[in-house]
Amino acid sequence: MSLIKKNTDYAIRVLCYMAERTDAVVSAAELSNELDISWSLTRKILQELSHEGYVKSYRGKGGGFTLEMPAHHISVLELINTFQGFIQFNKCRTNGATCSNIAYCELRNRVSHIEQQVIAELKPLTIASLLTHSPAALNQTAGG
Amino acid sequence: MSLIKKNTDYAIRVLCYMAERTDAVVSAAELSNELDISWSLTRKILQELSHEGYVKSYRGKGGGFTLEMPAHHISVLELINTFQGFIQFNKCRTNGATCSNIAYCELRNRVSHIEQQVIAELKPLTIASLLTHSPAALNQTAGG
DNA sequence: AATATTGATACTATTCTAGTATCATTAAAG
DNA sequence: CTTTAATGATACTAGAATAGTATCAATATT
Repeated sequence: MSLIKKNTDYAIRVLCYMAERTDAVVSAAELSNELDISWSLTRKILQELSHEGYVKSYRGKGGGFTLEMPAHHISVLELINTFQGFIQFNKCRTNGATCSNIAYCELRNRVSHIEQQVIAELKPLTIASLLTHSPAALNQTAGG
Repeated sequence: MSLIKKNTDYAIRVLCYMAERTDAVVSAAELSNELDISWSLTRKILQELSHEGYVKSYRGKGGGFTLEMPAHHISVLELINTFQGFIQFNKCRTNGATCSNIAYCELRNRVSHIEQQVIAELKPLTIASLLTHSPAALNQTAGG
């Protein structure tokens, strides 16, 4: 079980790459080559990023993508929500009815607590914070 | 994505039930009825619990299962490891080679940290600690 | 007109998770 | 010694989630 699934992972890598070339229009082909992700998949990821407003697209020859917002506004947690759904560690097995098994509900309490912790850890992460050369990244490392 | 998958969940419920009837030999049929888990599945879970040494089995008429160890020795984390594999939030996408993308490795550091936190939270949990009537459970609730 | 790009969409493949079924073996009860 | 209620071992099926591919249309540059 991976906390960050492949599609999210690809999206993050794509955005990191673009964040280091903010002035350039970057094509799917370039990203595919540089990041070793198949062209089809790169395109799929980019389309989703475009739909969700993370990147702006330019069609036609010489076209490609640019970031729609500064890298420190792109939240990793939101990317996770977009590409793999909300983090939901707890799935109630008793259809929301009062749990017949009190012990089991106790487990659910624990798991919910863990889930909140994980979300709290992910919350401060942005694309910018992942670029280790940036000041933001240094701050985050010290704090995390 | 659920932190605790169905099989693990069933195993925990089975063990909790048995923990409240430590003196009795409990059959798969009884567990299936009481916990609303199909008989086939209940049997499958019990066989795995038996293989892994959590329960002791008695064959033949009147047979069934008893706990092989006291409930406070049965670790929820170990059950997770048994039934769904180790918690491994990080799956390196670069085949273990030095990461070409430093930013991405930064992400892996963060995820690893989160993973450690989750494991630390799960570590103290035992079957006994889930039985809310027990003193152990009360302690855990206060501390968690 | 040719070419390199994205847009939209549908499809396939793979892996993980969940659940079922069958036959053999054992032990108790009558 | 037969019946019955149980587990042991094993193989199989089903469903859901994840991952990846392919195709045709539209667009902008050269």
